Amino acid sequence: MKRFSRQREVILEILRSTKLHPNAKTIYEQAQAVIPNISLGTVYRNLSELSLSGDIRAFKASDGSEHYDAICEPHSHLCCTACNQIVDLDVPFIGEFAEKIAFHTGAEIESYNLIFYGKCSDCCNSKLQ
Amino acid sequence: MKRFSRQREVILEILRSTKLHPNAKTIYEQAQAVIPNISLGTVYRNLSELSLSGDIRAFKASDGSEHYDAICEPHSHLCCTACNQIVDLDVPFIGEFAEKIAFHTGAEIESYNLIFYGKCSDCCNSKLQ
DNA sequence: CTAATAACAGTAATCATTACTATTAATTTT
DNA sequence: AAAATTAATAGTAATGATTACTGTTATTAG
Repeated sequence: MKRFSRQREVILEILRSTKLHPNAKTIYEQAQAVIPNISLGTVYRNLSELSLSGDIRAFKASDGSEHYDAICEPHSHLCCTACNQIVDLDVPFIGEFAEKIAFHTGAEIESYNLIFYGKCSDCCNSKLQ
Repeated sequence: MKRFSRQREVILEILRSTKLHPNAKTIYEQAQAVIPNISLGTVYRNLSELSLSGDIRAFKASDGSEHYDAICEPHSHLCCTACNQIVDLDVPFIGEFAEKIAFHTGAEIESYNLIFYGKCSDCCNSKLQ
C-alpha cells in the first residue's frame, strides 16, 4: 500500500508553490532547506511516482533535464532564449490542432510534447525600452 | 577554414540514406562498418556541426537521446508506441499554427519542438486485421 | 505494541554527451 | 611537389542526469 511520507509532501508542496518549472536538482536543493539530509534519489523516485499518478507533469527542456509542473491542465511551454526561464503558454487551440493532424496523417495520437523557443512576452516588452 | 573529411562524408551519407531517424550511437555503429576505427566523439562532433550548418536536423526523442534527420523541410515526428519507430508526419499547417500562437501569447517564437506519441498509420492498419 | 514492509539515505553504476590531448591528414604556401 | 599550417581525428577521461542497489528507518495494519 502507498504510504504518505514527509519527503513526498515537501516535494509536492515545492512544486505547487512555484511557476518556474524546476528540474530535479533544483527541487532537491529547495527540499534540503526543509529536510537537510533528504536524498537526491528520493527526489527522483517521488517525482516519477507523482508523474505516474498524474499529480504532476514532466517535460524535457532545452537544457536536457526533465522539468516538472504541478499544473496538469494541458498547456505548452516556452523556453525563453533571453531570460532562460520556462514560462507557460496558453494555447487554446492545441487540442483541435492535434485532431487535425491525426485526421490528416492517419495516425492515432495519444499525446504530444510541444516546446517553443523564443522570447517571452516580458523580454519582448523590455527590449523595446 | 572548414575541411572536408571522409568521416563527415560517411556520417552525412548514412543519414541521407535512411528514414529511421537514428541517434548518435546507431550512426556510430553504422559508420564503424565503413571506417572501423572511427571515434564516437567524431560522430558527435560532426553531428553537431552538421546541425549547426543546417545540413541535418536534430530532435530529442522519448528515449532521452538526440535523434537526427537529413530531411530539413519542416515536419513533425511521431514516436510510435507500438513499433517504437520514429516516423515522419506531414503537417502542412504547422507554420500557420506557430504564427497563431505567437500572436495569441505575445511571445516571439524562434523555433519549436513538437513530437507526437501514439500509433503510426501502419500499426493502426495492422491492428484492424 | 509489534510485525510487515513502503520509503528512505547514501552510494555505486549507467548512459548520453562533452572535454582534452597527442596525432593525423587536408589544404595552403613556398 | 615538399614543407608548413592547422582543422579534424582517435582514444580516453570527465561530466551531468538519472537509475539501481543495500542496509536502515518509519509508517501503517493488525
